[in-house]
Amino acid sequence: MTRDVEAERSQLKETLHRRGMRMTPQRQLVLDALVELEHATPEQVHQQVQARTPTVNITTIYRTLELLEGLGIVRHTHLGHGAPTYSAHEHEHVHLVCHQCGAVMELPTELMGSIAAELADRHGFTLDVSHLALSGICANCQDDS
Amino acid sequence: MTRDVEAERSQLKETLHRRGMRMTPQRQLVLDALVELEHATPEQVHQQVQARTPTVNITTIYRTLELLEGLGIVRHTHLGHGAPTYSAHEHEHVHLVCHQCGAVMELPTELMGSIAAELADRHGFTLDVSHLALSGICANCQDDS
DNA sequence: ATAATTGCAAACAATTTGCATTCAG
DNA sequence: CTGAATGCAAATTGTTTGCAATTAT
Repeated sequence: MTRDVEAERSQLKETLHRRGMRMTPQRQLVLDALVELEHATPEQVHQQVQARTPTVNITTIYRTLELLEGLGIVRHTHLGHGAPTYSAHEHEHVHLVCHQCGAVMELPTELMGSIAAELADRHGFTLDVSHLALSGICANCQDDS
Repeated sequence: MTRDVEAERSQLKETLHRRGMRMTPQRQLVLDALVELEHATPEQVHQQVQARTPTVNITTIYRTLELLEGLGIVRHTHLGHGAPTYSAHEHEHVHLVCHQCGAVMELPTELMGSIAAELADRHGFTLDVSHLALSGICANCQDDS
């Protein structure tokens, strides 16, 4: 996994360089935080980053996430309520959120394959399976009621 | 459709009464606004309501929407960005949002039938098809690129 | 130098809360 | 009169912006 981080980092550095941008400690910290946390809101990324370098401002987190997203290195998903969660681009999945308990589940994107195809065929709509979650009631909460 | 409004209104009045709550002008206005607008953010409901009665405060809109939702009369959907949209409970549909242009499309809920079944079978998860939208790129924006 | 990046404070938007006032049963 | 409902102002949360100070090339 240290390998992944390295790879991400050098890829990012090159991409930035090509655009006359710089690879800064803050950007590395944000990227590292995302890889470690897998998913996180900007707030959570901020905390994780601050654990290492307490001076980093949350504004920088927002700006960096936006930048990384523009470069296609991270993506964000709206889980329904509150803040969106960011994650490193590679593990794309469908999110299920329980609106009772708030649990978030991840499923392979193939789940949506047939629907994606149908939407493309019939409506010319290209589905982005990971940008918005599906919601409902999870197995646990089902029992409780 | 005037009939619908009447029906909604008296059903609501009774439901409220059963719980020791009152049917107020503000609640009627919010409900009417929702029926007229079909979907609307709290802000939009507020404007619609204020067109008739300018004194109604947006706090009341929020409280009323929450109340009506608790009573199962309205529901809200997260379209991804910004504010959720509320709608009268009856017309349930799947929403598709284009993240390029922001267009919102509605499709019948049957679209998700097979997935809902699969999630229920395999994961015990009861999908609420209308609470979160699907997102992607619409046919129009496809061409533009 | 000079252009990119950051931090900080302030602005903003959406929503919630506390509380005093109003209103219907 | 008593509890429910509203309005208003202030607090919260999530996010963005302007600008001056900092830093890498």
